Amino acid sequence: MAAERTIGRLAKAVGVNVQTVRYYERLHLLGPYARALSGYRLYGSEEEQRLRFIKNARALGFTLREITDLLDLRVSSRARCSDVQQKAEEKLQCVEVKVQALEALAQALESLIQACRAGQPTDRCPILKRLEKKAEVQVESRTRR
Amino acid sequence: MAAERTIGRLAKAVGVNVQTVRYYERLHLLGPYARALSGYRLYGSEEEQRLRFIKNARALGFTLREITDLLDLRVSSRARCSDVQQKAEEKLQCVEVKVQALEALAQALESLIQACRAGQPTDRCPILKRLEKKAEVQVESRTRR
DNA sequence: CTTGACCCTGTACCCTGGTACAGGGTGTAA
DNA sequence: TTACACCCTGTACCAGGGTACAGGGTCAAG
Repeated sequence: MAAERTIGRLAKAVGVNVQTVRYYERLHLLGPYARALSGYRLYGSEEEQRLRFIKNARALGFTLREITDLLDLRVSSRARCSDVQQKAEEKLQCVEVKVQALEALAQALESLIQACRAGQPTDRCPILKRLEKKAEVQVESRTRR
Repeated sequence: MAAERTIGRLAKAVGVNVQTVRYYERLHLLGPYARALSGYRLYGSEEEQRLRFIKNARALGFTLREITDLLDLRVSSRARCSDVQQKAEEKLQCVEVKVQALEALAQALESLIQACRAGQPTDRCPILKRLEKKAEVQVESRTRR
């Protein structure tokens, strides 16, 4: 199992920089499966999955801190189930708000494309017209400092 | 129309920092409606909308550069319709990929919550189990440097 | 007419998320 | 046995997106 590969191969497979993988390791986000005698980091398919997830989640506007939280979500003997459930529900809500916002944006873009096809010039920015909702895209309570 | 207000009120209404609003102005993302004789910036409801959009789009992982592009998308006398259409379609595709990724994440969270309710401990991180897809969340062709 | 809250410009600083060396070891194919 | 691609640690640097003064004007209430 867990086809071993070095950091370079992993990075290439997922499409990130080698340095970035090491950076994630410093942040305890993604460690190697094991080390070779030479000291080379070794990664398996699970690590690849994880790295891919991190990459995608980043593109969705999650911070590395949030990604850590997401990846740590699991019901273990140590974690109280109700805690996990609550966290998961919070995250879920946040994700749903994001989906809605993106869907509104998608609709706006679609209607713009429609207008294009019909050859109707749109004067004011049509993106805004459809996105007037005040609903805020929540990104984790800003608990900095 | 366009209830005038100063930068402080605008910032508070939308929930961003005053400095941030001025920062956006430097980047030509959001200018004041007008200036008072005193030099105070004045904003109307359109600016508020725009600021709100910027804030939400940021939380969705769009860069300020991308947000500028989105806000500039409109069919004007100057912009060739086909160009706008193409850009809009590109953005739309990008948005749809994001939506899909978020929905996969939402599902993962839901099944985690289910497992919680059922009192079944999930050993390995269940988020990953559902997010094995290799599909990449595209964020604008990385044309840096 | 003063005091407190707010605004102005300008410049400096900060955090997050990377990237890039420098200096040195590893591994493998010719 | 060497040459080349790759790996290691450590440290420094960078861009994006803000945030925080400093030094000074504005305005409205008391």
